[in-house]
Amino acid sequence: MSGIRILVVDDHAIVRGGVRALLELEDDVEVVTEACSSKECFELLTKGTYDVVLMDMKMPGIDGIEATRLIKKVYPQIKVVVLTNYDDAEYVLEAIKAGSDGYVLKDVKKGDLIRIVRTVIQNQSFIDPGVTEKVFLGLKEGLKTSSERSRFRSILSYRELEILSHVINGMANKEIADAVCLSSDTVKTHLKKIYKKLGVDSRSQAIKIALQEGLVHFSR
Amino acid sequence: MSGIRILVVDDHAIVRGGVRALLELEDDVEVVTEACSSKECFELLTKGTYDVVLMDMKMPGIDGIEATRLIKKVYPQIKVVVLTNYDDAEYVLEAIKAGSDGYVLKDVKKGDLIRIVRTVIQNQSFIDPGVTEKVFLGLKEGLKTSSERSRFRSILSYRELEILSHVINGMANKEIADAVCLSSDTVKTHLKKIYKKLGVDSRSQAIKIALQEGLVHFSR
DNA sequence: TCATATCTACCCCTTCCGGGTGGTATCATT
DNA sequence: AATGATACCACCCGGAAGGGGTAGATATGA
Repeated sequence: MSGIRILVVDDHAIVRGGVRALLELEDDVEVVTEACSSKECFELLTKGTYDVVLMDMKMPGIDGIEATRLIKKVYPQIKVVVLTNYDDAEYVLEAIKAGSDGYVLKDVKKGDLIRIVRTVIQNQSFIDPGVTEKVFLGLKEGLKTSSERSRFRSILSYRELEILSHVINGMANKEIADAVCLSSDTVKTHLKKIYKKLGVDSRSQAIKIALQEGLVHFSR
Repeated sequence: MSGIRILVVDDHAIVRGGVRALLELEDDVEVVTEACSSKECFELLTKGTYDVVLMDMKMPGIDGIEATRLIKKVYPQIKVVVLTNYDDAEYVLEAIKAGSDGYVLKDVKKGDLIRIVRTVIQNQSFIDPGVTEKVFLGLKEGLKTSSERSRFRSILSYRELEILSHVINGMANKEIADAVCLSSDTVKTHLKKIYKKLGVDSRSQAIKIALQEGLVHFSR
């Protein structure tokens, strides 16, 4: 049987390098590939096959939650482990609802990460012990708020999120068209769909919703 | 000699009520007026005279920092005490740079608040002991970041900030015009000036800068 | 007093945006 | 075979947005 194929998605090269270093030494790991954005992550997923995706949560453009949801939708067999700095219960809940198979803090101890990877491959889910209690607290109190807040999660397609992320960064339709290699008419078509889904009728209103709901984030 | 005239600015009625309750009992306090926004604060300042403004920091629309700056510009004699939940050093520094005369946490003990008010009236500044050490830490490390971040603070006028705050909330020029009782031509004139000052050439880019720099905030 | 800043309002003109409609292609599911 | 979702492209049209300039009113400070 072949080894584990892992894709590491994080906008910080240092993190990617650290994860790679931790994992590549293991005998049962066949390959560790790096992606610096959700966009690159999807490009790589279409090209190769992977068993596990280690996904950063906070990223410019399309964040890890939305990316996780899209991965589990398109490739349900791929295990997604969310990797984050924040032990905030609300994010854990979001990650779980997005379909992630694991959730670990970035200060994970050397050696633990590969064990977690092996765990999720066995179709078991894993949540970092450091955050489990917060999860239960959150489940008790905050489920309402978190389901209200994520009103608009999971309804935009990848293309739509991609375009929306350019919109919030101040790009005009023509610029977006060039950036994603489309005609500006197509960008407009996508935007109309986005506005409908978000229940707005202007760019600035869409920006407000997108940022408030955390659908996309500023690139620096 | 007449008593101290105080204006409390906070978007939460509970906070305003609490502050009022703390202060109105004092013999040397003549009047405590409440404002629920920076806008209302300025309206009241043009109508009456006040000695001290207790200013919340985090408010929708124009926040306490920008409001403080404008108050000290227009009415330098008025003492401004920034009232906040956050003991974050960067905010303290921003508040000081904006010209505030005091900075206290909202969990201020009963009786301390009036003492602080009396202190700043004596032309002495006051920073909450609970945050002073963070201030010094911040002064050592973070001065660069805070001066970089506030690149755009202090260059927009009150009217411009007011219009910008409507823009980020998704309003069209005509809607803004109606909201602030101007012609939409005048709104456009202000917007041109805003774009120039922020170094952008579109609404969405202005929104990005405004939010990243914290010039204005979403109203819920 | 002169300069500066702000606020207001209008002009012209061009581009961009958003709504509507309609079309093709792919893919997975039914 | 058919349906629905997604992605893509193109056209029209009207209105919004943005750039340029001008200009009067006020207030403030050098």
